[in-house]
Parts: sequence; C-alpha cells; structure tokens
Amino acid sequence: MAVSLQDIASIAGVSVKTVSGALHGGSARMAEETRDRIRKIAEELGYVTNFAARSMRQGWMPLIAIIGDELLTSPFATEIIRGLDNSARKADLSVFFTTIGGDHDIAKVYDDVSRFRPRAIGYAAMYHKEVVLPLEVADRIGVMINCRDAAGRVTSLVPDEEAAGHTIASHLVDAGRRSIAFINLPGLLAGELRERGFRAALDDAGLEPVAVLPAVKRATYADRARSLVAQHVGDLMAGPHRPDAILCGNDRVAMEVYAALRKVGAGIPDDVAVAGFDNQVDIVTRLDPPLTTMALPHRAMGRMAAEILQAAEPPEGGLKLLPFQLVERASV
Amino acid sequence: MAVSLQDIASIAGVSVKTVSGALHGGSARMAEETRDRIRKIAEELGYVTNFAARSMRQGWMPLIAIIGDELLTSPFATEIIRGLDNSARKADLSVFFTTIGGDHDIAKVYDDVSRFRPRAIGYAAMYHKEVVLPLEVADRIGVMINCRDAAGRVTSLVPDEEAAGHTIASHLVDAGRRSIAFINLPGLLAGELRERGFRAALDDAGLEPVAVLPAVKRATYADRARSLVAQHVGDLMAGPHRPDAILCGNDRVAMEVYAALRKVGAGIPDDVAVAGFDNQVDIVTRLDPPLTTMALPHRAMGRMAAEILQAAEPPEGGLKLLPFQLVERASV
DNA sequence: TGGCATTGGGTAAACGATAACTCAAGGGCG
DNA sequence: CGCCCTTGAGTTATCGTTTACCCAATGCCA
Repeated sequence: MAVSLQDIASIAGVSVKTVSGALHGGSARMAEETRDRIRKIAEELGYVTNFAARSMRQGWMPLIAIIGDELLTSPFATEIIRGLDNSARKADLSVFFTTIGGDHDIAKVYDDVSRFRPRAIGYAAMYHKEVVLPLEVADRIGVMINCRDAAGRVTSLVPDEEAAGHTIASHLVDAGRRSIAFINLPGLLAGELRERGFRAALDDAGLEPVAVLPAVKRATYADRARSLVAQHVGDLMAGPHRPDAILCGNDRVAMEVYAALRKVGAGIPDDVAVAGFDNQVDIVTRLDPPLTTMALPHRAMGRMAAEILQAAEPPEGGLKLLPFQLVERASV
Repeated sequence: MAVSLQDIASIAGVSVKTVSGALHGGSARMAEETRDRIRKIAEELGYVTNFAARSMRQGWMPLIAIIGDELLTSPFATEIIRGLDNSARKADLSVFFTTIGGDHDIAKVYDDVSRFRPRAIGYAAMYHKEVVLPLEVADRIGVMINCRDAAGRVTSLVPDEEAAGHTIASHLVDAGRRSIAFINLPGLLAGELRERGFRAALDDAGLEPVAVLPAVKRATYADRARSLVAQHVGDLMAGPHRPDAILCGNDRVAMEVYAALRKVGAGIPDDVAVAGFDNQVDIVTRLDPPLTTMALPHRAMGRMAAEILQAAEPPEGGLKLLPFQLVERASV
C-alpha cells in the first residue's frame, strides 16, 4: 500500500541504502545529483517514512509518552501539553498522551504505552499533589509533572507555591495594604504552601493576617462542596477588623469574593484589593476589574519536562520548583 | 534491552512462533500446558509486545490519529477525546492526538502523523465550523468531528444545532413563556443554526420573538470582544416588550444575562426564564439558579467517530447530525 | 607506475513479530 | 494393518529501515 524505500530504489535504479542515505542520512557522503534525483522521486511517489520500521533498528519510536492521572480536564493541562509539544517538536519527537482513566492502575497503563516503545515516559497530574508510584514503574518514569514523587527519586517539576504566596502577599504589602485576609482552599497541598508563603511575607513586613479562612466546607479540587466565601466576606466586612485586601486561594475563589464584595457594596480595589493564584484565563480577564494574580508556570513545566525526557542521561532525581509569575491587573 | 519473544522462546525451549501463538494468537491451537508455561515466563521477564515490530507485518499501528485544528483548548475537546478513547479502547486501539498548531498546514501535519502508520485518521475542530480540506488529504481522512466538510465527501459528525434551537425554544413555550428574546453570538455557524431552530419553534407556536440581539460587537469564538449583554438586557427589561424568557446563544452569554438581570432586579425564573446551549459544566451548575440548557453531544461524537474510524469500509460521506440533550434545571 | 586515500555506492545482516508452510506423532476408522 | 485426520509445534520468509562492511573507480603523490 504505502510507498517504501524499495519502491523508490527500483525506480531510481539505486540500492535501498542509497535512498535511505539520500532522504534521511544528512551527513552521508553522496553525489548531490543522486540525492536530488532520489528526493524528487520520493516526493512524486508521496513517500512517508515508516517510523515502525525505523524503530526496529533504533529501539524506540520518536515519541514522548505522558501518562496523566486524569484526562485533560483542566485548562492548565492544555498549557502543559503546549509546553511539552513545543519543546519536543524541536527534537522531532511527538507527544503521546494517555490517561490512567477508570482503572487507576498505573503499572498497567505504563505497560500499555510501553508497547509503543516511546523514547521516554513522564507522569503528569492535573493539580499539584504528592504521588506514590509503584516501585517497578518509578525508576522508568523520566519526570513527574505537577506532582511530587513521594519517594523523592524521580525528578519532579512543580510550581513553587510557597514563593508565589510570598510574592503576592509582598505585592499587597508594597501596595500599601496592611489588613490582609486570606481565603484559602483547605486540604490542598497548593493551598497549604501558598498560605505558608503568605504568612512568611506578612511576618517579614511585621504584619499579622487579619484572618485565614477556608473557602469551602470540604476540599475537593472540583470543589463542589458548598462555598463559604459569601458568608466569610460578609462577616469580615461587617466585623471589627475590616480587611483592605483579600488574598484568595485561587482565581475561582476570587470570583466568589468579587460577588460577595459587590453584595456588601465594597469597591475593588479602592476599599479592598483582591488577588488570586493560577491566572485562570476564563476567569481572570472576565472579572471587573481584571484580577491581579500569580500565573502558574504550566507551560514552563511542560517545556522543561520535554527537555528532561529528551536528555540522554536523566538528571539526579529531586524536586524542581518553578516560579510563578506575578500578573498585575487592576484589582490591586 | 527490552524482552523479545526470542528471549522467552529460548528459556521455554520452544520456537518463537509458539511463543507468539501462546501470547497473542487467541485461537491458535496449542496445548494449554505449553501456553500457561510460556505466559508465566513472559510475565516473569516483564515482556511487553513491541507494536512497531508487529506493525511491520500488519501494515499499521494500533492507533487512531486525530488531527485537531487547535490544541485541546475547550472543555468540549475533553468530551470528544473521552468518547473516542472509550470506544477505541474496546478495539485495543489508542488515540493519538495532534494539532496543526501554528503552521496551519494540514497536509504537512497529515504526513507527519502518517509516519506512525495509524489505522485511520480523523479531523476535529474545536467549535462547529465548515472546513475546506486540501484534496490530497480529503480522501484519506476517515471522519470529520465537530466540523463539516465543505465538499461534502468526508463523513462529518456535527451537533444538530437547529434541532436544539427548536427543542429549547419549544421547551420555553411549553413552560408557558410567551415573550421570548434571543441573545445570540453573531457570525458563528452554530449561532445561526440555533437561531433558525428558535424561530421555527416560535413560528410553530404562533409566536413572534420579542427580540433577537447580538451578544458581542464582533464575533470570535473566544469572544474577547466587548459584551453588549448588560446593555441589551437593560433595554429589554426597561422597554415596552418586556420578555418573560431569554434564550442565550450559549451558556457563557447566559452567565452575563444572569448578572444583567440581577442588576435590574429581575428574578430567575419567576420574572424571566433563562436558557442556554452547550451545558458547559464550569458555568451551568455554578449559576444560581442552575441553568437549563441544551447539552452538546460531544461525547457521542467522539464515540461515533471512533466507530467509523474502526470500520473496515468507511461509510458513504455525508453529514451526520447528532442530537443535543435537554438538561432541565431551575432557570426555567 | 604502484600505493593509497577519497568518493560513491552496493551487500547483507540485523531489529521483533507474524503467517504461510511444513512436519511428526498419534488416534480413529474401515 | 494402512490411511487419513487432528493436534502441536518448528521453519522460514517477510514487513521497511538502518548500519556495518565491502568494493570499484578515480585522483594524487612519490
């Protein structure tokens, strides 16, 4: 069916190896005339390389496989993939994305993708968490994206939540805010770390948080749990320690804070500055005024992951913290 | 490096073909004892099939490739992929997703993915549109998802927008609403078809639309253009033909309509019923009250696409309209 | 003119799995 | 007792590419 090197060879009247050299072997010594002639024939016949055949010799397909713990549900996943793809493409590698789906058996999914003989395999989580990889899999995973290896052996790329918390809190302080509250998502690793950075920054400035409150009753990433935001904001604004800034565990919480502040008639940022985390595009520019927030380094994580997966020698395992970026908008 | 059938064969003291039969040839006649013994050895050695090698004989890799016009930006893409994946998995096929990215050269991307020798290749659009495929590619694309082939030769799976418009409008009428306005997204295929169905349904009921208005000044899918919704809703509610229902071009517009109605003090659904299209999960349950809307058949499209791509003989090209589903919530 | 790089290209052996053959042993049946 | 059929398994060719090795022709220099 498909055109092979052999087909081209017989038409050109040369051997298969010559055709191979002409089309793929960049440095192979060969008469330019021959090379051009072969290229032209290949073009006319519509030849496309057969990666499967090539991989028989090479040992692997020009693929980087990513095992995701969920399907690409979040808009962040898009950014990770984009970073991966951009970087991999430069090395003529494709990114093959799989998900552990319903069965949640990493080892099985690992075997499944191995059948394609990818050059390297990475593991990606949809939100920042700790992951325990089965032993037989752990030392074959080249990199973990947006999650940290509980055992600490696999190189893990995660956002530097704590630094982000510090940066945004300092930004609020620098903007002259002195009474800062934090409405956080409880039970999430990201939230805990952000809060730690927040507290440290206030401490550095010689301030105390006005309040640190949970946004929901029970934490889930999808946070379907009933929101407490309106109630908390109402209490804060009516109480004795009225904040002049509210830092939110993420942009979604900020969205609810906006609604709650509007309800009590407080102006943003004149009465209360609001800031968030994530830079979730759907939300951030849609809010009025647009939200100042810390942008997650998802694309950078993808890019760096691809680089690590392409490397001949995997780097020493360990945690790599990638910096958020402060995005200043009108809410502060 | 990796374990091969040969490795297993030498340990088991049998030929390679016997091992192949034992592990893969389901129906091959063979002593159960031999089969079990070989399977056990394979297990111990951690054997995983080499798809590349297999594909040398079969002619294709167990892959379905999807070329997307954009990266999986929208939450809908997730649903399409999920449908594809579920269905393909049953036939032991994987789904390989690529995107035409920046260069927008379909033919080049087509060649790129062909190098993996996928079983079949589909084309998917992120939102419902018409697509012109280059001729040399068109007859090798097995199915088009969420877009229609301008030439009408490739089987195209698209949501039945017009029927959805008719259904939701009829639903509003059945709920006793008589003064219905439509705030639509201008310039989009989906919007035009939805509006057509809307008008037909009202016509069937002997009604006239109170108004049909554009949600934004200039249409783009991302609709960054400045929204007109608040202004329109304000005018409508203050004007002489006060609507008792507002149908929205999609759920996002409905979100803005909610805000606008709240601003003028109108209750949902008591004063005005609101309905949308898409069933965009982020929005629909977050609104208060939850939004009645028409759910896009994305997963069904994915599922059907996988079936078509797996079929030995592609069906006669043409447009297949997939029905939306009415999701009743408290906004009507 | 003989020796020796250099250039251009051919030969053949892999890679791993499969499938069309082949073959040997044993059992049933006339 | 001989024949054929069934069962179980081995042989070998093959898919498309790459690569290690080899060969022939040419040109250069001593």
